[in-house]
Amino acid sequence: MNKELPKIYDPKEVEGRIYRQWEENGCFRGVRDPDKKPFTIVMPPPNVTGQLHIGHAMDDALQDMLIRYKRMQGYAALWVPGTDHAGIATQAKVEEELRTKEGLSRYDLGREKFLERVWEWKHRYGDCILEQQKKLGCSCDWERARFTMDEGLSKAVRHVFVRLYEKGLIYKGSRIINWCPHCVTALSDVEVEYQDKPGHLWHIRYPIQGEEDRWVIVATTRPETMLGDTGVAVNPNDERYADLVGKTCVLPLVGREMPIVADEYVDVEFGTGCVKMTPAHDPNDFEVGLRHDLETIRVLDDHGKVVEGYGRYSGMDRYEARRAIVEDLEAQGYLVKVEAHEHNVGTCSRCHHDVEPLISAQWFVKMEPLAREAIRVVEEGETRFVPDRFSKTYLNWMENVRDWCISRQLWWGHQIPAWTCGDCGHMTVSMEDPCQCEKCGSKDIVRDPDVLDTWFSSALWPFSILGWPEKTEDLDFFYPTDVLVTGYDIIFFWVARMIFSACEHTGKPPFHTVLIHGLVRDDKGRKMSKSLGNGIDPLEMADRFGADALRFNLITGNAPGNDMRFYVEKCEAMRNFANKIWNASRFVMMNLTIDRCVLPDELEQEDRWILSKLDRLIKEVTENMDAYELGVASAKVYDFIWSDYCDWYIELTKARLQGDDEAAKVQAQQVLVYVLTETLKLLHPFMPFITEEIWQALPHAPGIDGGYLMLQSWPRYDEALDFQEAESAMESVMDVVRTIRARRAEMNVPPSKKAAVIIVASKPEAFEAGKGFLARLAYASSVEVRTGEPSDLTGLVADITHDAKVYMPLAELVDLEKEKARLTKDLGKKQAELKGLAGKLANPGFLSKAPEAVVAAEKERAAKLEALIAKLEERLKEM
RNA sequence: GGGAGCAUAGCUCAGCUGGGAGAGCACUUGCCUUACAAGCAAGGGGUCACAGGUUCGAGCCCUGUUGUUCCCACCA
Repeated sequence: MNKELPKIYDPKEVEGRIYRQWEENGCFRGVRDPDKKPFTIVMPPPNVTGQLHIGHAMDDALQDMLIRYKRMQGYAALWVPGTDHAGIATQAKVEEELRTKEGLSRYDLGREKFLERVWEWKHRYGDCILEQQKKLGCSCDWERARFTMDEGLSKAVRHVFVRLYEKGLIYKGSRIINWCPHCVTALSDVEVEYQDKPGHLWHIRYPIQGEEDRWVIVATTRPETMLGDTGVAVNPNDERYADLVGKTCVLPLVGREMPIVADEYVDVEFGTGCVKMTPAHDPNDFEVGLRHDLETIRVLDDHGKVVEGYGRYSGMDRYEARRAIVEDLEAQGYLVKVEAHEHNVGTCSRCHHDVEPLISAQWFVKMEPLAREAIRVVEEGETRFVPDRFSKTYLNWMENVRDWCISRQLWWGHQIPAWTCGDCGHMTVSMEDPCQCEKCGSKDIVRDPDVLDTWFSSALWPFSILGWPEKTEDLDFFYPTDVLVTGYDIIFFWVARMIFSACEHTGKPPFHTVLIHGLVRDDKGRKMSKSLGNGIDPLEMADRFGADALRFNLITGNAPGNDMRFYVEKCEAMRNFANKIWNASRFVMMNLTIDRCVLPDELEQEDRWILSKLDRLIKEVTENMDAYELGVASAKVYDFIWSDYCDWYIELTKARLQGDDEAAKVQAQQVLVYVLTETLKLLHPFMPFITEEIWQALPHAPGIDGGYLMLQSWPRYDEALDFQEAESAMESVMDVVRTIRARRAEMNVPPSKKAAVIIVASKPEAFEAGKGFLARLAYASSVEVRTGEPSDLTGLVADITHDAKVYMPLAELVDLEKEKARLTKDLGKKQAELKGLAGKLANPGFLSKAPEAVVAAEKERAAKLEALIAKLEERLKEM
């Protein structure tokens, strides 16, 4: 039975092999087992063309930990993976490749050919990220993997579109939208990132029609938009301009006559109090324009260039036009002054070029009716954010949500199922591709070329991947899902939209919990980005330190929802932890003669101690896992393994294992294996590979032959293994051991120099029980436990613990002065501590109001301190 | 302008419902003690940002201040 394992754990050798075992044996499969409760997670679908980055790795690690935990707890666990077609991102990548390799644009190929290229790309790279996730140990049901443009999901998208259109919740209209001239498409509000940028405020003179030497001065940050000005607005209460309202001014350079209107929108304090109105290129101006019936004149085309009809400006891009217009204004005396002015500029979240607000015919989802239910389910706790503060973020957004612009002028994506009739102009929207206008029957119908926002399909993800709108068994069993794990950066993009979509289409919120995590940053706290080149490749980390170490690193030691910094050194530390477990297991196996994992009938004090510790660990870790405190849970398992099990318990068993008593050997082995086995289960969700590898090599409980750790039952708290008395007894003994070690270290006594130890204690039982291992742990040549002081103290040095006094014959090594100083310092500390405590215990308020258990504990502490102080004083006096 | 987070050991961060300040890394000292030097043992290091308040008791709850980060918002 003895097995020899290599001294150093080699994750590379283990991980691939273990993963294959799991996969080949169907361990990941989500099975609709009617005897089990379902537990479902849907994976946030990464971009098909994407590479797994460290943020994904954290997201995936969290999900895998939850799903593994629930699977072990006996749930019918299902984790559905998949990928997102990521409209703009993917299209841009393929266009880029086309341009650099063949010098072609998508227009050169045409829509159909271009889409073929994108599909080719998808097939080439689409599974890459899934393979990378496997390297991390993700226990997804790969057979259920979906893609947002799969047939079934496309059907769901179309179904939703048609349904919302029929309910009047999707409409097409001309509105001011955010337009990216670089991507040449409309964007939704959330795809615009605002940045403060230094700019200028140009003050421009607009002459008043029919009055010599009279003008208004408007201030603008974007002079090029003046070409589209159709009015000037002032505040109705602004006396400076009261007489101008209703008059007309003339637009310089263009000569357009425009009304001067009064509108509350204008801030009297800002600038000159006069605002030029460009309804076609500014959302506020658009609103004002609607109120005063101003013309909307678009002056920038889809590429951000000035349209025809504006002389030398036509064809210039917006920045060029700005320069030219400012030049001309100045030359013609219209420019009054220029001030430096920092302002907030919207940029495209994809390409970071400045977004151009412009009026355009687009498709929108009417949000207000949908938001109502989405607000209710969160307010009433049907869907809960963890940490809770994110529900505020969500609600705040949802309560102020504006209609969602869903059309994109791209080719890659779900094309909008709307056909316009060339004869009667009617719009036909339907599930099946129509061959004629549903109103007039004309065959002259043209499909809307636009596609839907990528997030339109991701919004349906939790139910579309389970087969919706078909009534599938999966949907029936696994939906609604349970937990959604994602970063706070896509609460608006995705989480919010999933919630209202699910409420609307399935009548239920898509999940009861949203577990939000933060961003992984670099070691200087910066966001990782391609341009900075500070990205950490999770696969390289997994390769160097093992996937287990990487996973552990990503979730330990940071609070939910907080950003974390990634330190390679921490990965190393976690790798060391894996190695520690490996070696502890190696030790256990080297000493193994048993072939079953069962607890012995008789337990020693140290056995009861470790079992009791384990018992509490099980209880606490389970509670932490249920509260989604994975970082706390993992840290507790780490501490238990390293400190309790390795540093103490293994050392404690050596006396038995290396002694001559066969029964004692077996007894120690049994407890070692039992505790290790249970601990491996607790650790498994965090470090699946190494725990599986070790577990398979260990003897198992009766009735378990073969199988996989990942399918074993999660440990349960067992009252029968809760040994409080053993814990405090061992604490006394450990206290003595620590004291002896400290004393020896201080006097530079090498471990090879053993000393006869005498322990004086009023309650000697714990020490008697520990005699077997005390010698080894405290470098003692012999251990004598007694209740009274030894008669001859010559040559002995004494040390004091709470429950004992320890003598060792090392007096010749003692520096009496140093010793006195140390004891005095120690005494001072203890006295101060006792003083504080005594004050507390003398406080009637404390005694009457604090819980009994707390008072009792404090009293006991005080008693112990008193005893310790007495012993210290006595010892000082002796010297 | 609104909202949120953070401020704890040299560094990075934990600290669950208020009850004796923790981890990792770094540092000092001694150990190759037959599981592990990717290790063991011992040790140094903190007025828990500041000021009030609630409480028998505050790192934790409340108010304010300072610093810092982020999100949202149509001031030209």
